[in-house]
Amino acid sequence: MSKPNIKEEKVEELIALFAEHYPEPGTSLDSNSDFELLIATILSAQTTDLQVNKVTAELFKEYNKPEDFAGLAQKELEEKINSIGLYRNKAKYIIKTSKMLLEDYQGKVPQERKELLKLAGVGRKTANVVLANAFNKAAFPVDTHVFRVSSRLALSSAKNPKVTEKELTELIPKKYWIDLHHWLIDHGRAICKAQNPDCENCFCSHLCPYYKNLVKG
DNA sequence: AACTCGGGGCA
DNA sequence: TGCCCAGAGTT
Repeated sequence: MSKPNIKEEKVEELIALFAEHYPEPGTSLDSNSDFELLIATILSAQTTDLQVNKVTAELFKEYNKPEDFAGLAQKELEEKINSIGLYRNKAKYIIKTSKMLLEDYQGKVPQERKELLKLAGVGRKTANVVLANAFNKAAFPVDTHVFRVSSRLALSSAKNPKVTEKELTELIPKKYWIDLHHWLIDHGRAICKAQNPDCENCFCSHLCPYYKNLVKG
């Protein structure tokens, strides 16, 4: 098992820097129930939370329980969510997951990772968003941005996102999970980009092993 | 491991 | 106007 190679006292320093540089909380998924959060998170794949919030809010004016979605024709649901990407797949996932909830989980969202992962359209990231945000469980959501940025900052030295997930869950104080998740995403898009990262304008480059290595050449 | 879905963001 | 993607399923 690989261990994070940042000292724990450095974590607080790093988080303080993020909090200072991103005074507004990161864009986050809105929801009024664990079921709504599950649906919003399924919708959020490869899509910004801002777009998803708009569609989800509109959707849940009309429907709000698994029963409401399980009976929908796929085409009908597609028309309501077609302003976001991958909407045909997502409509299919939402209807299937709603049916599964009714048939196998008494209409409730399961609180175990193993069960969540059985649902249609629910992978590692989506399961962790629901576990952490709706059920207060130990699960740090790791998407591509979180994985890249936390790797560069040496919050995790793992080569596999599954391991990064475990390491961040242990390393990051829980009260920062939600904010840090979105800070890392925002940072990954604006500054710490996959290609041509803008290290010159990065507020935490002085703490960044990736940058140090870059300067050394 | 590579491919597919897709509208929006951004150069 | 073209390139890339705030994932997950399928082959």
